[in-house]
Amino acid sequence: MTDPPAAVAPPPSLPKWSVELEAQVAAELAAHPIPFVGDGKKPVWSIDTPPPYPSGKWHIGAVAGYSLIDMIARAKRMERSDQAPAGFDVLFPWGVDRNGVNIEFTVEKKHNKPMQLWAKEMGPVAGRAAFNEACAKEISVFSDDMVRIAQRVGLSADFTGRLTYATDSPEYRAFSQACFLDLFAKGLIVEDLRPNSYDAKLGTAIADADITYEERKTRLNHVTWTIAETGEAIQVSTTRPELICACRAVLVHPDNEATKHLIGKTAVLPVARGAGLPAQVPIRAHPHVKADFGSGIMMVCSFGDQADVALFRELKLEPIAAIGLDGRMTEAAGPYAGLKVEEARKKLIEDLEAAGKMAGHVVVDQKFPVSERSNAAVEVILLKEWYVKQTHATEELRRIAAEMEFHPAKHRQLLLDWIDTVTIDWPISRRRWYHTEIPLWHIVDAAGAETDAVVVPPSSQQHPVYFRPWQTAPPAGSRVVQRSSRQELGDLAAYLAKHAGHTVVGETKVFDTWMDSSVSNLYILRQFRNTTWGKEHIVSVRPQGRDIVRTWLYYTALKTQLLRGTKAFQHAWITGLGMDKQGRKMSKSLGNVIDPDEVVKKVGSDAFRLWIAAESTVGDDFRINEEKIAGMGKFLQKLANVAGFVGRFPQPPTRPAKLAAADEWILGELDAVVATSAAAYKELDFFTPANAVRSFVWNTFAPHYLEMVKGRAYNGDAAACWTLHQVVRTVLRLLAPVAPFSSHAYTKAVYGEEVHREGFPAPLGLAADAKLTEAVVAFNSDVWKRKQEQALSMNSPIAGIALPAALEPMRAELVEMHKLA
RNA sequence: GGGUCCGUGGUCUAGCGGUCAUGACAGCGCUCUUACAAAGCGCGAGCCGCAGGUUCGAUUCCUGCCGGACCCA
Repeated sequence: MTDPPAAVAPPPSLPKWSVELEAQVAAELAAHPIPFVGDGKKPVWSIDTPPPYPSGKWHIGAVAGYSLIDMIARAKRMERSDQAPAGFDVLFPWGVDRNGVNIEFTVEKKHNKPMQLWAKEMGPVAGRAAFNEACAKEISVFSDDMVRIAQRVGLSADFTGRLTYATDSPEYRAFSQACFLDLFAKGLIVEDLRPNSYDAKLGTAIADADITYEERKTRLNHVTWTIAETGEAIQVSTTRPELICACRAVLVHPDNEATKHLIGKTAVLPVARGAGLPAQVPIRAHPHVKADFGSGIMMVCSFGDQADVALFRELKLEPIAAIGLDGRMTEAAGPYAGLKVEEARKKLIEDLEAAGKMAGHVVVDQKFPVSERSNAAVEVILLKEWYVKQTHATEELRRIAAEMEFHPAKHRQLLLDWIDTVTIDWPISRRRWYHTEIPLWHIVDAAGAETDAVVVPPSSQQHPVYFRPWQTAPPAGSRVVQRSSRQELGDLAAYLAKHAGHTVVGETKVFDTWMDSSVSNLYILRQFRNTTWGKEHIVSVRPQGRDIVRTWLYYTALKTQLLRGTKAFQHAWITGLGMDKQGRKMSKSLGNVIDPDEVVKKVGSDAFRLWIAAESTVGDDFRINEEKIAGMGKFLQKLANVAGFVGRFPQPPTRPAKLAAADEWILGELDAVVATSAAAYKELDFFTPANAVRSFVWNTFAPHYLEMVKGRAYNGDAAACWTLHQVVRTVLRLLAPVAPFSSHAYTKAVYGEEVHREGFPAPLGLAADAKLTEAVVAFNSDVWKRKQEQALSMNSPIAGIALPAALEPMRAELVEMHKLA
């Protein structure tokens, strides 16, 4: 740090730090954002800010997370290192994720009309357009409020410029579609009829990552079947009797003596099923069967769960679609066709009981899959969907996970664990509307049947174009491609001319929202791809919550690997979740939600930021405790008092030639704080500097040094005044990333500087003397204690205290401070 | 059932092989001492989840158990 500016008039003592004052400073800083320049003169540090999904009040834990992300931005701007001698040019975008079923639900509820009904009433195109318009309108209300809170808590992101985006904008959707088309061209997109997790309430396929598991009690039924060859009665145990109609085999364990004799025989179904389906199935041996689960005889149906899916594949069985898209039993269920799944189960149990085919049942605990978005039970059914191929990439992704630096390092395991569970391709199509459209059209033959040819529009990541195939025809220049073989079939116009009667129909499905958000890292850099630095740049840091490692982090790593062949980020910085005071998740139903607005109104955002920095461990869940947050406000008040007090002394323009022993002592301590803080900030660690600075100011500087040199300062001693200012100015800079408002206000008032445009201070080169510090603290405590014991006021003289030899050089200050006689 | 991570005073947190185990918040007592009573000074408070093991020595390493969070089956 250079010497303080000369001849700054001593400022009037600072006003008391208050939330109102902080709000003013916040507005002032928001009005003068620090821009991202992007000219390549400084190295770029880019942050892939999580685009929040606006829905009602912002979760206070998320607000805490964004505050921490802002600390990354501010610290990187101020960092001074060999790598960045003048600091980093920080690319800190602000995005909002606005696609998705969440807002669709809101609109459906508000208009009291499910999505499909819009199409029924207004026609498929007009209805869909009207619904989408309602969604866009509705979501804007929420997203504006988020910007307000974000700025109030000091986010120094770009809220208005070229780095701001919304995932439902034509620009973003076009880019997302272009990435899809790139993957399509590489043969990494497939459309196929496969077993999928299906949410009947939403009417759409969902991905593994959208599923959670819930505990419930369920009835394990022992159903009596007969052996065709011998007439023997056997018991098949199942929790899903309604799926008997979709059974293709009965399995027993090969080593189970009790059932060994059944292998190779044929089992007759206990109930009738749809026409054309055989009334009996083969009995086979398979090690998957648990001999002690129920009767040890298991039926394999399409599809009770993912294990059935694997068995169908392995045993090469032909699936039977038992459950339709409407969540009701299909014709395959014979007499039970048309019933809802639960109704069919109930009816079957009754019928089996009545027919004497229910040999008994037990109640067992079961974890069953539930759709995270709608809470509906997840069914596994056959669906024609689009997929991103991913099973071939797991090894490469593991390598990339090892390459990315994780903060904390332990959370790399979360990603590795998820990669290990990937066994099927990623289903990315959804049968919803307010999402990015899949940018393809199908060729339909003269008879109206879909052919194997798809229409691919012209677009690229460099020049993305937004397509709405449900609404518009493919543009000129579109090409026809054989879906299965990827063979080029030529220009669309020429193709249609050649195939009389063939027409084009737009794909109506849309992307899973993760398909959009998983290119955020590429999107925020897209406009810099032609610059020197932009060509090679990989996003510096992905900050995000621990809960979405398996989704956002994984999908982004996957997409970037598939599209670019590189890692997605240099650093993955993972935060925990904000829990309530008792460590429970915050939810409306528990009534333990804390409103971030209330906290900011009560204690201010600097206090909130100091608290999250100094009292939580990044990566671990943290409990939100308002008392503790308020406690941090005390330090800010302390800081105001210290800065205000020091601010009234003159600022010597240059470092005096001779410093007193006390001055050198505190400056040595300060140097240590500077060094620790700078090193920690570099590693995205805010806990260390927040605590180091706070402890230094509160426990060393203010009670000891400040008290010692008061007399000298009042007498205008240049060395004391210079040292006081050196400490305060340095401390304010070190705190700037964590407490941006107070550090700005005090720096401006006392030094006339813009702290957020300065660098971290360089050490003066004085060694810290821990022993000396200890001696000072011990001596002062001793004197204070004695005065207290002798019932003396602090400013009354005291006699008979010897000065330790180590403190001899500070005799004058200590004698005056304690009035030692 | 399996995996990952975690378990330090009432609460949060530092330490991660070796002096009486950090610091903060809360608590208690005293003090308006001329920057600060949203303050100052002082004081309590912990068998570092439990049980074994390795070691001269373990909060720190290993194993098991218990409890919590997350993931998977």
